[in-house]
Amino acid sequence: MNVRSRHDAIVCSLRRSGTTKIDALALEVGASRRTVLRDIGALRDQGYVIHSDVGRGGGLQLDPQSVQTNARLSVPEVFALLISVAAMRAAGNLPFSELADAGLAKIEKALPADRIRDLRRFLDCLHIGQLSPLQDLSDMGTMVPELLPAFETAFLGQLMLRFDYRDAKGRKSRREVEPQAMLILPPLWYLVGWDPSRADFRHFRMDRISRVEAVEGTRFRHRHVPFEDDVCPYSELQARDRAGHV
Amino acid sequence: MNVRSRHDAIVCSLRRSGTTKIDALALEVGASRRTVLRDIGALRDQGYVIHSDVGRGGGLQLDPQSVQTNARLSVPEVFALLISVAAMRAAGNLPFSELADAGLAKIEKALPADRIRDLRRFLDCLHIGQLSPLQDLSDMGTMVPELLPAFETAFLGQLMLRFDYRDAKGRKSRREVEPQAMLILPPLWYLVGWDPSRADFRHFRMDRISRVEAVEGTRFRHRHVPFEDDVCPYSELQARDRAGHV
DNA sequence: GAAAATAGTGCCAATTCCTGTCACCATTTG
DNA sequence: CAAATGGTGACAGGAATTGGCACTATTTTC
Repeated sequence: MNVRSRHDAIVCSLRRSGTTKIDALALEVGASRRTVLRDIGALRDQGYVIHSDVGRGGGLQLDPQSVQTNARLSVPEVFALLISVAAMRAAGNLPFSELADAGLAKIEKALPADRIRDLRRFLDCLHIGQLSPLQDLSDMGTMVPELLPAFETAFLGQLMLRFDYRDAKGRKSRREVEPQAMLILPPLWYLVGWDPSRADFRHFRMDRISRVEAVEGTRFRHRHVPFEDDVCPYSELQARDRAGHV
Repeated sequence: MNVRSRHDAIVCSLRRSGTTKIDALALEVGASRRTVLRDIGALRDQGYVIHSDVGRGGGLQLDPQSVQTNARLSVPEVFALLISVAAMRAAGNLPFSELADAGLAKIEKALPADRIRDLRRFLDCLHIGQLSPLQDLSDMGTMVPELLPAFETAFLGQLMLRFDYRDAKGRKSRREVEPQAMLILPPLWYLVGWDPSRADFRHFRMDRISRVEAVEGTRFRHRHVPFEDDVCPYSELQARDRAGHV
């Protein structure tokens, strides 16, 4: 019996039976009384709340609120969760968002330090707007998760993004732009890019982007993002989108 | 140097430099070549994708996509994340929500089985509506995370909920109701409860609830929740809320 | 008040597991 | 072929975990 699996077995047993005695636990997991006591201490250090009553009829009791999960997430998954919670908070202060934040903070802390810096830089390129009134979404496509790695690479390495774009009128074209920012106007997302061939900024709706890739060896400088929360109102972009100009 | 911190150091070093040789790694982390090889094996078992090229100019390469985080979350935190992502998806199909779901699925799987069942039952009591047009939120209060444990206990154990309520006109009262459902109409949340003393269903805005507790030993039967997504439109509730009748 | 039951701690020997060394193999590059 | 590199197996020594014991503190029962 491994240390890890023994800890799991102890937590499991404590969860099943309301109150358990140390000797019973020792018998169950096949370890000595002393070892089980050490394990209990380790579990408490890990944050499990285990009450103990001494004397006859005493024993150990696990506070079910303190049961914890140990999930292993990939970086894109963490990032998706971060975006979700951030977007939700922008939609208004939902209940329990503090709790969700606390959870995310823990997840972030578990990442390598340099990865956290990357994430924050990427998040800095993200502008999240207010809830938009419902609009016609009949032609809204789907966004594929495969976008994320390419976007992350391009934003962090300041590389050109190359992708297929289908505009409001259904015309297809292959674009190559310098990614400057991402805008979230639930339920729509936009990429703000500087198009060198047109020498202008362009907005692209994410659901119309496909076959995206970061182009190696095309380092560029970040320009001033033509988008300030309080200067350029989101409503303008939305109006242009509705008019088919995005 | 601990096993754990050595693993971290190796992952970090592999992330920094594109391709690294085992002997260089051994020198860097202050362990022997054999130990580093064992560590690499362990990391691969943990899911890290580490490519290796033998021969001159070879070395190790870490697939950045495979970097993982190992966060330890409490059950309320998991629940808050679940609610966040569910609410966000109801707000429209945001990008990367599939990724967020995948992450949450992993987190859920890491919970004890009976805890998952509880979570699902609790989520079943949750009705998530469409985005509501912006409305006047000047009087919107804040919701405290301390609500969640009491709510969970009450919903799962079918216990009465007792709390202070401040209605639209600012009148305070202490209520005791059978919790039937929760409604999310971003950014507002409502509790649907059966009030025995009034023999009727009542809606309570979450941000007006305080000092909440689940009352022990008051088991009740779930009644038919007077709320069907397609029958009773959310707009009706919103209209009543605006008129100060909630 | 005494006895029994229970959690908890300190100490030390025994055991188990981790680490380093070495020999060796397989593959690629020049 | 030789050099450079990742990878595996065996084994001795060292580090960490475990078990046993004596002991303390508290609560319940008689």
